Amino acid sequence: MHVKRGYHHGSLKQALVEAGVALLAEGGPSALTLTEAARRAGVTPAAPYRHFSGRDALLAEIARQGFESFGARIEAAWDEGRPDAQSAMRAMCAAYLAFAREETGLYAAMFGQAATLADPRAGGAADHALEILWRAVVAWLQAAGAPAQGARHVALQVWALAHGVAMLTISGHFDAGRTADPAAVLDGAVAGVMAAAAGKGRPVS
Amino acid sequence: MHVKRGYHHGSLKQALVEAGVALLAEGGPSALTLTEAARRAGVTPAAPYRHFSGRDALLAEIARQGFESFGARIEAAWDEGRPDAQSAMRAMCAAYLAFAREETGLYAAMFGQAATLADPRAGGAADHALEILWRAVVAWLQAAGAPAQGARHVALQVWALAHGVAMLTISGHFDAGRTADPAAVLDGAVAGVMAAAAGKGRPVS
DNA sequence: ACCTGAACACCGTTCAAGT
DNA sequence: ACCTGAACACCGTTCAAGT
Repeated sequence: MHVKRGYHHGSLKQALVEAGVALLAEGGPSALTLTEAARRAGVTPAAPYRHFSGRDALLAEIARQGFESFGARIEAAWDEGRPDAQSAMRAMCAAYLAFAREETGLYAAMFGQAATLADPRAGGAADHALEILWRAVVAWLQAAGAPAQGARHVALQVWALAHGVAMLTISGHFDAGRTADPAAVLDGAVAGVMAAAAGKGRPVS
Repeated sequence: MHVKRGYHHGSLKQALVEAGVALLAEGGPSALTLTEAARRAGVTPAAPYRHFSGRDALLAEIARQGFESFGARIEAAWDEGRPDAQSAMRAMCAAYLAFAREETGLYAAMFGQAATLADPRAGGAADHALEILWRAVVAWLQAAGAPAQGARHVALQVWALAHGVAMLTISGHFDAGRTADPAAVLDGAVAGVMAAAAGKGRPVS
């Protein structure tokens, strides 16, 4: 195994990304330090600059890969609308929150301001994740016999909802005395938004 | 005016807070540095430690004051439900987004993880802001002739929605190609959530 | 081509010392 | 009681130099 995988034998870039993800998981965004990532990869603090233009570039690459695995996860949860659009939507929302809670630091880094600005490719990966959400909304509306017109707008509403719940949970604003179950808040609100979009009455009971 | 107001004549604590707010406005959370705040207040880097236990404590005090002015602003926009609950709710949502967009750095600091953990008083100020939202939801439901039961849950939904739209706008995820009007997304979603909570049909057209 | 060594500016924090 | 001066560890970044 020491053929071409020694930390600084051709894979330093990815080694830095993985070290960075671990740092985010351990101590949040402020713990992501270029120097410490280099230390964990077994190189000096100057070495990363051969692969990244700076700290923000590393963060952007981490965000890009984060959006990829995030997109894959919610896509799997949606499972092409099986067994039915409403259950699949609930499963996707649950997967969304689960990702944010399991990979707190990574999620925060993905949605921090710096990431998408530093590298357009990170924005592209985010676009792809949003598109999965959009397809789910379209399928939901079709299953409800409603016109899929305006689905993009509804997808943004669902996204804002999921992101808001995720961020308030992460930042601790949902725990401090307010003892609300984040998943229940999200479920209820998504049901309301979707019902309104479908032009139906009360949310699915 | 040089009686007791010289920067380091009894008001250093508030001077540091104000310098910090300015730094947040100019360069975001990462620009909020204890050293630079001290420099602007005309004291050495060690001076702040007589008033704050560290950087996070300054951030928490800034967040606390931020939640106070934030709460005052959305309360004024709600204006006790005048001229009617629906318009007042829309005005409150608009004020919410306006605050987040005008005081981007401050808003991000208020909802960052560190702030509320470092000082429970910041959490208390956040509670007060949420309570205004809650009262608005209750009034909205009453005006719609619906039972106000479960209003707390609905208030959390509206909060998550507003926060999600605000954060996605701030982080640039709503601009990158997605050209969505944040206010329109929020308005539509809130209308949907409220209509569902009131047990009504389509959202207010 | 990729990495080291040394250096600089900057920040958070501590502590002894001043007034 | 409140602040300065000096110090330490740490980080981002640059650059000349090694292999």
